[in-house]
Amino acid sequence: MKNKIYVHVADDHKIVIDGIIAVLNTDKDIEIRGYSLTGKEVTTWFENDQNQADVLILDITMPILDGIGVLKYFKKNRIRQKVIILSSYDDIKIVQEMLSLGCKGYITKNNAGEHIIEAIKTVANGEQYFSPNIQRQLLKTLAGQQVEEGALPENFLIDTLTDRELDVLKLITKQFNTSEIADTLNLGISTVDTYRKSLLRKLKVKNAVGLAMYAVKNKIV
Amino acid sequence: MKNKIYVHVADDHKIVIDGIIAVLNTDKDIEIRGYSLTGKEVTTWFENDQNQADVLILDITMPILDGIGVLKYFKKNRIRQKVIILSSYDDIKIVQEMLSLGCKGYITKNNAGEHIIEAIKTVANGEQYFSPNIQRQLLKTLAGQQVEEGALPENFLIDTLTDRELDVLKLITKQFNTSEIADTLNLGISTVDTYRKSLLRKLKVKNAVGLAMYAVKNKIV
DNA sequence: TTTCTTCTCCCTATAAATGGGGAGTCCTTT
DNA sequence: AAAGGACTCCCCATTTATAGGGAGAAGAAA
Repeated sequence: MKNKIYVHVADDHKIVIDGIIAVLNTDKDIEIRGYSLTGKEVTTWFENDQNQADVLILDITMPILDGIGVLKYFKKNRIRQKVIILSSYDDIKIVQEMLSLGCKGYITKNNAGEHIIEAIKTVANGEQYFSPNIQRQLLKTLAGQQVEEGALPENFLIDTLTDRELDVLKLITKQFNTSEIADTLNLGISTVDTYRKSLLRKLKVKNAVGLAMYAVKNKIV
Repeated sequence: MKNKIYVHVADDHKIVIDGIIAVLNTDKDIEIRGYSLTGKEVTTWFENDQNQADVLILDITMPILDGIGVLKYFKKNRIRQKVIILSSYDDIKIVQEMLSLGCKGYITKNNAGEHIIEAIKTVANGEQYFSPNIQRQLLKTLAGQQVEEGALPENFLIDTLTDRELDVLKLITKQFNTSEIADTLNLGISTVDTYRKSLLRKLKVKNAVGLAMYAVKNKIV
């Protein structure tokens, strides 16, 4: 029999945390060591109380510092604790983004109740875990590559947006036009145009509306 | 001492329901009589088991039939049970839309834990209840009208979109351009242009991106 | 009946976005 | 040293969206 698994939960909705804690309390191998309502709280917690948690359950959408920011922080500071993303979104692009940032598991809120305990035990054991529906999508995306279920590679990055492209994308969602964006970012209009074009190409959308919808779906705004 | 308040909870995320139930179980005056994961389940439940619940806690975002659909169903079938919207969104337009559809309370998921019991008791008592942050926004919007806190009027509708405008808006979010929309709806290009213009005017946005963002925020798509 | 809204279409005109290229600098990685 | 990525800007041209106005037909509401 192994030791208890210590867990930290982060979600901006306290009610969700309450739910998760209620579920996790039903398992004697798991112990909740704290929770956070913002990404900033998470990083602070892990700075001050290192090694008090083995697994972090992390929501993507949080104020101040979001899940992506937390993952980046973990990666940068080489924090070894396992992270499981708990998300409302089952967009494959998000999942891949999170994977590339080093998360070890990804479960959707739809079926968190059923799978969260299994997910925690799996990643605590050094393996990766994904909700069945996520797994299905990942496998579909990877069709052609030889991978077995449950052991997905981390080394497939999505066509990541550069910093500048992200800057432009964010301003587009604010209804800025090209010249306003150029002014705001102190760039030439041609430059902003270039970024618009590369955004359209990378995200495979038709127009600015497509960019905005992508940004919303992927919680960039 | 009054009787127990019977409550039904609807949210597409089971984990949220678990959280709400956990919170509500701490109050002896409240009893949960069931829950639903889709809007369709809600209407079915209220068809088969009338009067088994006094208050319905309703999430806006649900598959099959969303919260708006449920409210419309309630209104149409003159179902008298009180509805409290539990939402992630604090957009004032959504709140007003919900109010016009007859909901009696509106709380955000951010502070549901603190206010949900108070909200249930308030609406069960025949009054309206809003999260403090929502109340603040409503009052700001109503600035100029004479209303006291906690007793807000139901009779202020937003500048409603017509059916055709909604048709066009939905297609815009799908990245259709004007001529594609015209083809799809069997309209002339000029006509679609007219709707685009009125959408921009009514929703007070600058461009198609603004329309798309509005549609997303207000769960039109 | 008159008024109002909605739906439909038109005109003119400008502003903005999209599509296809090229190209130089800087910096990091190989 | 070479290669690649990111950042910056430019040319060309076409398509699309936005802005302002007008107007008739049908139906509902006052």
